[in-house]
Amino acid sequence: MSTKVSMSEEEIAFGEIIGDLVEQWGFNRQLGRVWCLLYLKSKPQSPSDLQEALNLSAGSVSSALNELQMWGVVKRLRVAGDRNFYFEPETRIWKSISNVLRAREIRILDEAQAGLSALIESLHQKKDSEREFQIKRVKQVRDAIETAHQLFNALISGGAFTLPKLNRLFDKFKSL
Amino acid sequence: MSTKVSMSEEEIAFGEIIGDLVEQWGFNRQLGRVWCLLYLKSKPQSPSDLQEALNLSAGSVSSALNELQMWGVVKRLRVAGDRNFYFEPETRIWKSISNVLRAREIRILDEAQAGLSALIESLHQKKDSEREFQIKRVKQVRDAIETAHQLFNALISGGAFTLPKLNRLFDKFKSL
DNA sequence: TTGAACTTTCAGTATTTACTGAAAGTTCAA
DNA sequence: TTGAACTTTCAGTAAATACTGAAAGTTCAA
Repeated sequence: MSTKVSMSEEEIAFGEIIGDLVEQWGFNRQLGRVWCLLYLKSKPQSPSDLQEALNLSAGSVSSALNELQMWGVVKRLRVAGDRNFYFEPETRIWKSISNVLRAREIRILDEAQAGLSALIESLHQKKDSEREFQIKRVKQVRDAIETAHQLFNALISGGAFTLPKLNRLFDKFKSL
Repeated sequence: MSTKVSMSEEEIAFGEIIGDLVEQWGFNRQLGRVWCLLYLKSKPQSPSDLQEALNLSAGSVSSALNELQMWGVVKRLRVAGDRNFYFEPETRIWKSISNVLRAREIRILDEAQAGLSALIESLHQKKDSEREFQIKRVKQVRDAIETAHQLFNALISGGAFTLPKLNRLFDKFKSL
């Protein structure tokens, strides 16, 4: 924590805007603020720099940095002959977003799909007229999730998919 | 609350799966469970039916139903000569999802975009070399959000967009 | 109108999530 | 190897969120 660091008006504003955004998406707000400051600085920052600038406890900074690393949106690096750790952002925005989609959305959708398939299986065992109806309904949901899954995959693989494929995907969406 | 209603194994499982899913997305878990039961029943259900089946308080059911109506994924209806209210789901899954995207994602992205544009404006006023750098970075984020915004709009409008448009969108994503 | 049967509201409580700061752990120069 | 300067961990606390249930509000048949 070298010297007194204070954030500019714009650095604060950026953190608030992105903090709001990520909070709505179910992430902790401080994750957004920490990422923002790293992203606006041309030099890597140490945890104590961040702690001071953002007015957070050491613990909060540490856990925010941990989680950001987990999502693959910041990297830790060392400078020879310097006791501190430093952090820098992944500056390719699309790379950052696809890292998060890959780590988070795909897992969420995978789990739901697996659960729904097992459920459909179970309904098939004990077929009666009410369950016949329920099978149709659950299948609709599974189809929607599968389609979303494919869209995410298309986004993530970023390029390795064709227009007809995409078109079919959107048609499917519309039909659900 | 007519008679004793209890949920089948599968009805419970469906609620848990979708409850998990929506929770990850920042919604209340009970929202998912309530929607699930409505969706699996061939007849509309009253709040007291739901309260009993899902083992929730009257208050929780009422507020879940309020929120589900707000997102446009369930509808309240009345039956002539019946004191109860009844709720039925929007069964077109894609309609439900696009309702939520429209109500939620678009608003979130709009707000962020407006904030970032104002911020860029403000950085332009006080141009110096550090701010020059920051303008570039903030613009990258604004572009990413704008692209996401267009993708959501394309999804929501469901059909009123062309392949070349989509293609450009994906190219943009990849370039960020 | 009235009252029985439901639904909604909301103040209080419980649960979950986020945050702090001191102690333990690292790291580098000397 | 030691100690100064940092980072991480984690137990305790604060804050936010979800839930309950009783009171107030609706609704319909009689």
